[in-house]
Amino acid sequence: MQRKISAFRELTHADLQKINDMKTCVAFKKGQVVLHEGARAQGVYCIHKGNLKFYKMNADGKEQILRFAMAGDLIGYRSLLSDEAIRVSVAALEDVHACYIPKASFFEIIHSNPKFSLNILEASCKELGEAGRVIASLAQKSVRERLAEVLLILNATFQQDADGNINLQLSREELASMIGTATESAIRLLSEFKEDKFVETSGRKIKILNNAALRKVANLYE
Amino acid sequence: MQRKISAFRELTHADLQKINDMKTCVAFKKGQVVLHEGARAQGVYCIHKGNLKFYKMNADGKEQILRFAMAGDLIGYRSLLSDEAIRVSVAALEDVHACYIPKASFFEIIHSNPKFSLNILEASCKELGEAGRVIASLAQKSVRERLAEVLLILNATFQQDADGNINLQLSREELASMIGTATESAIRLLSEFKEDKFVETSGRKIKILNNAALRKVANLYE
DNA sequence: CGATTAATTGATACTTCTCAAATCCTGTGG
DNA sequence: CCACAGGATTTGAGAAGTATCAATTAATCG
Repeated sequence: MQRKISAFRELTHADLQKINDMKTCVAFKKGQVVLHEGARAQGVYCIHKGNLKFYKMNADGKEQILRFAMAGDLIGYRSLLSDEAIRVSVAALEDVHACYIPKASFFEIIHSNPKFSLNILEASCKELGEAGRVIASLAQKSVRERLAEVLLILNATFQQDADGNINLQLSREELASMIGTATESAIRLLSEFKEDKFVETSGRKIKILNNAALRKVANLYE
Repeated sequence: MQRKISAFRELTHADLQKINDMKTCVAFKKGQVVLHEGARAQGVYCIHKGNLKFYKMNADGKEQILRFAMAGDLIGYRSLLSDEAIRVSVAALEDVHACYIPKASFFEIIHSNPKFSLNILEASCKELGEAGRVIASLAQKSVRERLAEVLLILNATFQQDADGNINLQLSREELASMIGTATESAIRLLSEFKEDKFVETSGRKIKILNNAALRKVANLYE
């Protein structure tokens, strides 16, 4: 589940050098919005350090988290390549280091380097597969099942810190938003999981204690 | 909303000829499954005629429709390009004519023809954007809002027949599955829309009578 | 340390699901 | 062509799952 693919892998040294010349280093503070829904992407960011969230805002100002980006991921390419406005905002969950490649340079690389576009194609196909899972989960599973599933996925995606906690800290509100439920409901179910000794929490740190039990709750047998 | 992009557009005559030599014509009967979740794709299908549904089956055998494919669409490429098993089954909603391009030939085209892979990349980015909309809708909207939204989207995507009905006929169960609700709930809400004169139905034919009202119900102001 | 925000718990209301029953529709065989 | 079986659709009633609102407690930040 951990992402290890960079769109830049397997490129020649010369190509990498060319890309290097086009890019600019940028940093984002925790909470800063990198891409705004509705705007036009002007380029892409390649993440070096720090996690980000993709989210949509609904009419009531409620946020819906769709997925995350982490080191090695490329963001903003969807809007450029589909030639549509940005449909999903992206914000830094922690301080982020990234490099910026402007639109023109990005298309130059894309056109001159088939391998690069194939790498992006592969990444977007994986994201598409993952989106399918999320859709089926939201449509068919109960909030309880979804919470268990999301905890397992976060645990697998972001790995664990030294103490075994999921290596990504979200507010209860953000956690609820991933699952598509009210904050209070997410909290209540998380409390149940704690009572059942499936998980353990300390502030925003969450530690999975019983993976198998959660898989069962989530109806995941893959 | 109507799809007009073929992955094969803008290819040279020579390229098209080459692809032509690699492909085989195939037909699927209504209801036939074209791609099976869990299997490995052996090639891609380019749809000439007929609509298909992408769906997932949950543990209880309940089907979740994710999206549709229609004439001009390419299916099966996600599994090949991400090198993963098929994650979403595809079945014909009506008799389908398609051409089949085996895996090896597909990769040959992809590698020798950057334009082709860019076209696919563009298509997959659009699908990804659409998947985001579906996720936010399922997570944040009520069943009533989702039904209105789905009716509008089907109407825009599949256009109307001579009588103004949505040019795609689904069972109530399939409609409910798109929305992620129980069949009875979908029927009840559809009946409400009929009472309110927002829609009119005749068997599986559905006709939108008041687009604006449905947009309002769906909270769509884009 | 206050002040503000986040997290938690309780009570209640609302939405949606499930089960049951009735009606409608469709294709098939007589 | 008609009757009929089996499935799809529709409606009702009650149960279950979630959301909302309110009140407390905990955590965080200047």
